[in-house]
Amino acid sequence: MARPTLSDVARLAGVDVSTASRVLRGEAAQRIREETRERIVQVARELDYRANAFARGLRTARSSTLGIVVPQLDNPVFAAAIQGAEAAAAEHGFSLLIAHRAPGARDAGVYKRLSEGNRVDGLLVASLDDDDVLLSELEATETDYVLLNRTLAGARYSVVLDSRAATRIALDHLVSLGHRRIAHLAGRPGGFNAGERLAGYREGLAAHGIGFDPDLVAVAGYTAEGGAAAMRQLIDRKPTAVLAATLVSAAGAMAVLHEAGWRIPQDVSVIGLHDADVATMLYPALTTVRMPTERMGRLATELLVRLVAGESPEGVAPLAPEGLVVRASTGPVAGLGGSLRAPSGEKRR
Amino acid sequence: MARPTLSDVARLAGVDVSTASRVLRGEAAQRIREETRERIVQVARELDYRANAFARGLRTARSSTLGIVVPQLDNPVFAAAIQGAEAAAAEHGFSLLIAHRAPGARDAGVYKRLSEGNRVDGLLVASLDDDDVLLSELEATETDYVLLNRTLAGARYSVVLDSRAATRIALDHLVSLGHRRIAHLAGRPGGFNAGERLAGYREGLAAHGIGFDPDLVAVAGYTAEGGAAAMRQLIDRKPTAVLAATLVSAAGAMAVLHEAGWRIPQDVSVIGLHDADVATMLYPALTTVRMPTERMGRLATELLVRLVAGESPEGVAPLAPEGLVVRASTGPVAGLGGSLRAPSGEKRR
DNA sequence: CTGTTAGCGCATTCAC
DNA sequence: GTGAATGCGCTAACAG
Repeated sequence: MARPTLSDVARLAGVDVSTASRVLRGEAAQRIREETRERIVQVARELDYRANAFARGLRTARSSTLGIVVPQLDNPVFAAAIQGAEAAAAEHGFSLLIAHRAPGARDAGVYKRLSEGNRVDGLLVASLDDDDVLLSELEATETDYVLLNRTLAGARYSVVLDSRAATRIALDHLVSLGHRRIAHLAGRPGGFNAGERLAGYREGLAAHGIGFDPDLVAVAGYTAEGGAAAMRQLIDRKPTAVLAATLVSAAGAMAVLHEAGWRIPQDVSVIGLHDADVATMLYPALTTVRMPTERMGRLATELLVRLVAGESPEGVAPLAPEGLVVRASTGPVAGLGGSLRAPSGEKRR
Repeated sequence: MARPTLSDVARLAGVDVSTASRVLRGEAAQRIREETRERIVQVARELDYRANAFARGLRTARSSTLGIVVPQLDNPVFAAAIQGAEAAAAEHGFSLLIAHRAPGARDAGVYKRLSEGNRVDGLLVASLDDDDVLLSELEATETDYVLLNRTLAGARYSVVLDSRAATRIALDHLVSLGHRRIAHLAGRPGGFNAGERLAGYREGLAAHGIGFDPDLVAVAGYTAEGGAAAMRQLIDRKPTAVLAATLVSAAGAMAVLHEAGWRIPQDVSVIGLHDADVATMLYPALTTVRMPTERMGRLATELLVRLVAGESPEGVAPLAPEGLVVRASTGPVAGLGGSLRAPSGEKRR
């Protein structure tokens, strides 16, 4: 049998479609006799009735669907964010339409295409594109949106991780182990997170009375090759510790250090920002600062849900790091002997 | 101004909506005067008109949307498949609705929820669930679907990788390096891919005249911890090489080998199935067999697109591996000296 | 070649 | 408390 419609339900329950609609939608002002309501609900259940999404959407101009567009699917940070977004969306009765948008793609319009024809009520957007092009594309959609993992001048809502605080935590850990020559493998120059991390690095240095040495900083971006290249550039400066912006760049750096015959953590400590399974797959297992990436996706989604409901929610502050995960890649600075206790095992997860 | 509708276009072009509809839809039999057509197209462009997806869906009972449901988002294999699916979907004018379904979740109905109310025209399903529960849920949707990365008795269409061939390639590589005591870190027992891989392992062994030793096989599943546990179990059997079902299990195994003081590849070679960035992040960089995971997503999507178009396409054969990627984790068996050439560097990518 | 007509299934006034 | 009527925007016969 074909999918039952509202009028099927109404007919079998002996009521008008409008009554059935009211009941099934759980309308606030329920001026419906209890007996009638029960009959309708009962019939609907028997028929396994579900409202036709198109008809409802056509009528209400709302889709109960959110769009999420990401620059890469294979990035663990975005993967986690998507996972959180999907879960939150489902909890609020929304579906998630996913789209991919290559960084720098001049295809003028994933955002628009998604928002056209009321396909989505709102957009979750992660992007590595420049502020101006992103903003103009977004504004052209005339749709509510929330930025994921970045800020954007001119955009009201974005949910980000507190990269600066995370960097501070990493740096404090290294300093507590006696390190003072700490190299920084930075992210994409000009990028929001990269800037925050560099700021955290400098702040932390200053707080510990360590001078900032620009020769200990190199741009690694977000690839293993980038991390390796940056490390090659810095290795002659003889750092005793390396603070990498991401797991991937940390991995690239570690490969270079291995090749150069440096032992980790005996000769050099390495710490990465963000935590993921790969941290345990590296050798030695990487000490990291865990970040609430999945929660970022959840919060952004919840914000967006309220936004499309017509509310004007408060923005959310940068999400605090969840803490340090000490593994095997960090240890006391060489030459300090037993004066500082070496970390042992994984402290938290 | 509110979003323009078809009748706006028609009015401004001085034609009837039905004519505008025909033109804008690019109807096959275009019995429209060229001049009229141009006028309509022109007006539509000026207004930046887009058909309302709901109205169209309500009328045609088709959504131009596909659903994809995966058991995990953070698995690189699924991430790549999703990426391929999204690209193929976009090329064919479809959108992708993504949903997550925890393995073993008894929530009776992601599939159904997606297919209800014509939200999706078809489903791409990746699942680790048992055949019977999966099949019954899928059949209940009365929607076309294509399985991703697994087979299912009773299901007509599925797109899978040729795990058996991949395992053969890996095994052949190890044997060519002189290895004969080759351990196998297997996947989820009973799983389709795990079975294929084990079969490939046994076939390969037989082909090379090597006896099958059950004590050289352990279940590692798909986690680093699983790989480590399996490796601990096998290390006493003194294998000269380890063939891991996935990158993650390979990583877990490598950690155990490192801890035990085994050098890779001097004392033991390690090879993993599937290829991804993490392979280069491991130490030493992992030799792998590259698989067309993204293409799997593409092909599944293309199959589904044809299916929902009412065609009865041929099924697609298991996707052949893309080849061996020799990195640093495999080398000649110990004791053979220079009699076998060690692989150097990365051979292909 | 183009216009007229008739819904698709639902939510929502407005009556009663 | 419930029913009747209307239209969201579009496509698809059917006329002409």
